[in-house]
Order: sequence, then C-alpha cells, then structure tokens
Amino acid sequence: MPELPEVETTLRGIQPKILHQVIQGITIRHTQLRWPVTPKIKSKTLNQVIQAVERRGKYLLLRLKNGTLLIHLGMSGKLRILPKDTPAQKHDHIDLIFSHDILRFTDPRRFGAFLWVEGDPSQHMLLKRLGVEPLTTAFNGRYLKQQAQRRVLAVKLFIMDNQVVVGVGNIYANEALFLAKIHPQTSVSSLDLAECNRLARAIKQVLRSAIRAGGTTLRDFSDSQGNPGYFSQDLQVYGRQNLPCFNCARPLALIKLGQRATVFCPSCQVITASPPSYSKAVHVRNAKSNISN
DNA sequence: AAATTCTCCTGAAGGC
DNA sequence: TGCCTTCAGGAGAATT
Repeated sequence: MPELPEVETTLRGIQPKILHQVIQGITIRHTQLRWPVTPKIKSKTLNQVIQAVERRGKYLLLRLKNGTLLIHLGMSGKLRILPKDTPAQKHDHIDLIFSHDILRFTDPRRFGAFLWVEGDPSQHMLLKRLGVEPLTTAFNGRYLKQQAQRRVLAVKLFIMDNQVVVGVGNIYANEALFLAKIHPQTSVSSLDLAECNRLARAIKQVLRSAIRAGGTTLRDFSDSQGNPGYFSQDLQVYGRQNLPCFNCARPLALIKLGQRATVFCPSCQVITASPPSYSKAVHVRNAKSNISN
C-alpha cells in the first residue's frame, strides 16, 4: 500500500522517462476512481509538455504549462512505464502516451485519484491543508511538541494526521513508534521534548530506509518498472503480531486504533506519563500473523 | 473545533 | 471445490 516511500520510489522511476516529454495521447478506460476522471483531461493535456514531476505528501504532481495532473495511488494504485503496445489488463484505467512509451495508471481498488487542477496546485483543496514534509528540517521534535499541545488523541493517530505531517501511513507509523520506543496509545500531549525528538528522528529514519529499499511490497506494490520493494524484510513490528520482539523476544501485541491494525511490543514500548492512554483501542483476539511476501 | 466513525473498492484468506 | 463472510487500508465525508 503506497505510503511516502512508495510514492517517492514511483516518482524517481517515472521522472527520467517523462520529464520534458510530450503527451501525445491519453486513454481513459475507467472514470470511476475516488473522484470521477473528467473527460476534459484529454483536451487539456494533449500535446502538452511535462514541465516538472513533483511529490507533495502522497500526491504526485505532473506539471504542465496550463495546469497540473494530480495523482494519488490510494491503496492499490501504481504507475508504470511500459512499451507502447502493451495490452491493457483488467484494472489498467488510464494511459498517458508518449513518443517511446506509456505511463499507465493501474488501481484495482480504485481508491486512487487522477485529477486535473488549474492554477497553483498548492492551493487546491486536497493540498492546501497538508502538514509539513517529514524529510525536511521543518519536521523535528520541537514542531511535534508544539503541534501536540492540547491535542487529545493517541500518538499513533497524531502522526498519521496529514495536517500534522504528511506521508506517514499505517505501516511506517507502527515501525517509527517501535523504533522510538513509544507506546502507540500514549496521549500525544503528554510526550516530552525528548520523546518528540526521538519520534521525529524515528519517522525520518524509517522513511529514509524504506525509500532506500524501494518501498515496502506487501501484496501488490511495485515500482515504475514493475519491481517490488524490499523494505518488507526490514519490518520490525508490522504484520508480526504474536511473533517475538527483535529487542526483547517477548510476543508483539495487536490492537486496533482508529480502525487500523496496530502492532507493538508491550514491554519495549511502555507508557510512562499519566493519564496513561487515549483513543479507544480494540483488542484483537486470536490474532494470527499475516505478513505476506 | 476536535475526535471518531463511516465510506468507497477488490482480492485474498478463512470457515464450513 | 465452492460459496459465503470478513478483512485490509488512505483519507475525505459524515457524524458525534
């Protein structure tokens, strides 16, 4: 499932292939994505040059002279560079056709988005309220501490809030909290500066490692060439419920926080401050480890 | 306002 | 084998 490292991996794969290239055609096979794909995308993009390829959070921006293609991979989306004559398969929804190859958007679960945006994309509804990029110096312990003031929710939900920091999805939130030795249910306003510093550093470290590994492939992520990511092998907690903690060998626990699977080590990630915890958690009974690949 | 729950979708996996 | 149910999850929308 694409999080920031997977989107960054995709960006690095497609950028050299499409930058400064002319869009010679566009094929839309399925318009029902998260939002309908408007037919005017065709006329707006035809014969336009890709002037820049950027990322903001988990959004990809293909900038043209008169507007921007705003793309989100959702849960199961991928963008691949393929030879021009590659036959389309079931969930291949959109092709951008260039002189030598095509950029194909595939998304079985159709949680993704493919939008045309005019004007400054940073002011678009979907982008203007996004928080800081985690891999910039603006994201640090002091920032987290300041943002956490008077917020009443679990730290895991807080770091997954895109208005605080972008790009931290469920997998990397679990991993970063383990690395920072912070219990996912800790009330975020109770974290001291040292803990915030640890957490910010852990998020950066986990995301950087995952980008270096080409992302995490659980079921269906692959990069623009169709290669899987190798970070799955480095996962410390995600998908490892009931298996031994790599630090202390005790079994990892699984709960649900905000309807997301949350895996942590009950002995390495201890809540120190009081009140002890926030956000309702559902304990998952008879949980089986379900990591794939 | 902030926190919480619901919702979209398909494929995989489990139960019987 | 096969049908049925359940689950996964990003993030906006709806609700509390």
